[in-house]
Amino acid sequence: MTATPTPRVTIKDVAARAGVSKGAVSLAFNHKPGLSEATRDRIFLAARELGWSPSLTARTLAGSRVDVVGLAVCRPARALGLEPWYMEFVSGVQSVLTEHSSSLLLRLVRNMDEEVAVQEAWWRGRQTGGSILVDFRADDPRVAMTERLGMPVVAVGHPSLTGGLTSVWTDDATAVTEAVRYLAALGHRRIARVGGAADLGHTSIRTAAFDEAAGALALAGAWQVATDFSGEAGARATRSLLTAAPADRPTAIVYDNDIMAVAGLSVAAEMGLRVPEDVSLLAWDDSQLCRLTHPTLSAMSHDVHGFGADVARTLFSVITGGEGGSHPVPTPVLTPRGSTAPPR
Amino acid sequence: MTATPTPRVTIKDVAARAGVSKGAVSLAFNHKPGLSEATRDRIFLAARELGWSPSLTARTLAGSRVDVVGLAVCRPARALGLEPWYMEFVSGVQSVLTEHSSSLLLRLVRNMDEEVAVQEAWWRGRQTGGSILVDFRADDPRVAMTERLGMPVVAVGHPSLTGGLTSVWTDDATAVTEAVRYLAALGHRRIARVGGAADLGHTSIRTAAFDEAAGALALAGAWQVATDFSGEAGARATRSLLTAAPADRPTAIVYDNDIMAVAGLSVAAEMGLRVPEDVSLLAWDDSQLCRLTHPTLSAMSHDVHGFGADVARTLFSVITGGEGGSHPVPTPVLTPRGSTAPPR
DNA sequence: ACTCTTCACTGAACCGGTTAAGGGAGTGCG
DNA sequence: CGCACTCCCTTAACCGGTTCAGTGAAGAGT
Repeated sequence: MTATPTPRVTIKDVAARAGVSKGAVSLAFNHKPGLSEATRDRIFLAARELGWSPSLTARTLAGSRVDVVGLAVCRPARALGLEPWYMEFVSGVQSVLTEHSSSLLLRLVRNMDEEVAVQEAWWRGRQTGGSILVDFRADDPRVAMTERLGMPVVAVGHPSLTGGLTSVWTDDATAVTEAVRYLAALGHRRIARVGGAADLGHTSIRTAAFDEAAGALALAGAWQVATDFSGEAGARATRSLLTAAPADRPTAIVYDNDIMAVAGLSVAAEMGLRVPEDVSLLAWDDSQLCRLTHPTLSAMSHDVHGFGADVARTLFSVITGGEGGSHPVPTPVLTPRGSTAPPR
Repeated sequence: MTATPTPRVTIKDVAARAGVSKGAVSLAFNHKPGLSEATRDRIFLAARELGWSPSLTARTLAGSRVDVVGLAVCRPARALGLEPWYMEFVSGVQSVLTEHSSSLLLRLVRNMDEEVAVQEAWWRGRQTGGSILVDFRADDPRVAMTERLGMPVVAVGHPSLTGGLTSVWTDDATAVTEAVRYLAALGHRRIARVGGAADLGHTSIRTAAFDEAAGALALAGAWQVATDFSGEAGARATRSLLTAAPADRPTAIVYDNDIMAVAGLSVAAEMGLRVPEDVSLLAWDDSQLCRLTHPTLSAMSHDVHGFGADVARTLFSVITGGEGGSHPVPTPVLTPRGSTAPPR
């Protein structure tokens, strides 16, 4: 990238116009004491007239804060776009960043090594003042990286995965248990779960919780399948679960996100099974999608937007040296809609 | 945001360790001529040993390029996340940015004034080296802003909306015409369109094209409704279109995005209408959603990922002073699936 | 033997801010 | 009148790179 054709106006120009030194302008714009009201006004007037605002780059270099928060998201090559969850999450993060007039540096990476490299480069290069880390897996290399760099971060994930990092998490185990109990209470004895990517930490947590809940309730059948979170994978998993003989197949299926649940719904339709009469479906991550299908999808819903906002707020507190403040967000609550009912 | 606890390693440290001057290190890391192979190697070795990588901030300040591309997206307050289209678009943009090892600065703004302010601050503050501008409307203030600032941008939108800016666009008019002709060819004489936000430029273009196509084909009925692109709005619009007496209601509906089409599909189901026997549905922006419903949704499909990549490539060419190179991307093509058929 | 190039590298200015130390004017006080 | 103390503001160093004129040594040309 090359130079700009624009004659840039700098602090020097403002200082000259206001008849003061660069330092004075700096003081004024940082609302620091040591300037008379009159001078301050003169400086702001000059700045306004010249259309000047301080260069964040120079400001950053000069050693003050960095008003950018980093977020790297792992996606396989040529991703088909992000899931609704991410969108809502990002939107929540942004709502808080905006209040602090800082921005989000977003990067899609292909694997963990790349993410580590990117985060390190961002931090080393003072591109970001901190990062939000998502999608933790077992023995996540980012824990060590963060500690080595001394970089302020907030980890989105259960403390068992995020080591000593400040983290904000959803109590997936409890939510899974609640989902299974709910279905069991409706009378389901054969329940399946179409899970997310097996290498993700929260998937393992949900898998373990599902097993435990199934055991505790002495279900007659409990299946779990791992996928990649895509609609296609969800459809495939559903198809294979439902092709068994009626007496052997699950009467209820829990999905790890809403895209897969939607896919499952259409697979059921395509196989001539009625929802919820023949099979109950329960989604996760309640986005607007769940309310658009027919029947509407029951879901474990949570305030993803609020989650993102909470994470961003926590990051700011970490950056400003506040108390770490790891904490869970409210556990997803079951929102029954049209896709769940007692088995026939 | 406050200081970092990390002892930062700078170019000076690397220079000292390699026994050369700062300038030499700079030359090496920018692959500029004037250094012997031996020295170059020594410098890289030293850098590797110290774990140093150049500070982008300092590099930017020193007047070379800025490796960040800005994208501000207008969303109403507390957005429910972005549409699939944006996700795919962003993902395509990223794929190209990654090759140039630059990043995306993403910001959700609430209105046009805020976007203008953000873009200006980014550019003035040398936060970005250029921007991608989306969602053009008539008399868009960003055209003037861009020219005033001399900022490199690529506008996503038809040249009639983007003034003299370098732009990349989809030929919406032709696509709409094709969609209407297709439905007419199936035998539909009463066609409706559930459009997007009325203030968006491409919505107007589609609206005009729809009117024209309807007129040219002398359709018996042609309706158009504006929405906000949300599933809820799509459902509402569909409901009101389909409540008319069978002889007076549309037999085919075109939607401006896929979320609304999915919503429309479930409204039809809820009203006891069969798709495509009673009503044909045609979506826009073919994301994976369209393949997940039952029946699958016919769509005007388009390589959104590739579109994003194209836009990013064009931006790089603008930034490096290449020929503007405004151009259209391939017109969306009709992908017939299960939701369209001749009327009963 | 002497000048001319070329090559490899250094030194210093500079980018646009921040910040600590310092200086001059005005006031209070002995 | 002299001294200390504020209050405002300036000066200059610094952040971590880039860039360019310039230097010194080796090799080429005559």
